[in-house]
Amino acid sequence: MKQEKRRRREAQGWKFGSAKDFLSLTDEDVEYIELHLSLAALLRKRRESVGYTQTEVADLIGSSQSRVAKMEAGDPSVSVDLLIRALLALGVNRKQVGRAIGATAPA
Amino acid sequence: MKQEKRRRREAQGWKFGSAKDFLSLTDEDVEYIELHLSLAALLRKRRESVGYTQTEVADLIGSSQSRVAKMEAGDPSVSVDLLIRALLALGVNRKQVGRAIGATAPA
DNA sequence: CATGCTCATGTCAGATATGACATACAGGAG
DNA sequence: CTCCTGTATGTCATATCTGACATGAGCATG
Repeated sequence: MKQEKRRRREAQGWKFGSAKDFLSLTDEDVEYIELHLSLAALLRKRRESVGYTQTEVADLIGSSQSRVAKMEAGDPSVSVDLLIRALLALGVNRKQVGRAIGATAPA
Repeated sequence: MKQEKRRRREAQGWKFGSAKDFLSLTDEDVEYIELHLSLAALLRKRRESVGYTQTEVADLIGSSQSRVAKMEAGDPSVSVDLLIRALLALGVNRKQVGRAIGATAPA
């Protein structure tokens, strides 16, 4: 059962636009990536709609501007945990987060 | 801006039943914890509904029985990332995950 | 009772994510 | 062109998470 782990590690460097099946990604991997990207998109949208800068959001959640930039960029080094915490800090509630997760990833 | 960080660390050891406001938790913290617990509950429900043991689920996702137990217990040492990956591996789709997140945490 | 199976809990070395920092790029204003 | 503000990208030490392991509890079956 070490196969699974290896596969997961290989999927690490995702960085193609709309995250469709392209490489040897399983359906779950694709689902996860799209979910991640949905949250990233929501974060940017929310931040812009309330007129904050990345630096302000960073201060708000005790992080740094560079990490907020990575969050919004859908960088794989950012966890879903962090994305969710950031969204909650921006006043988005569970219900809205849930909706974003359920929705199809943006182009 | 170190305050935020400290507060987050202090909240680490959550372990009370329904995670209502009890300690000095901010609304976001509570939202996050309930979200976490919702996913944990869904995982157990799903696993049981398909008749798997924790060990089987562990093998399926390349983890260990003990970690699966912690996942289902809502242990704070488990990330939301891992919970979501486990759910996806059990065939739950984004939409269902989203619904669980949006729903109010179980008792 | 002993054996076996499932789940719970604690621990720890190693893997991964994080904040911080440096730096670069883009666009606007002067 | 030169500031200035906002965002992007890379790196790194350290904080946190993870799988693995040990062990115990509960509960059957023989």
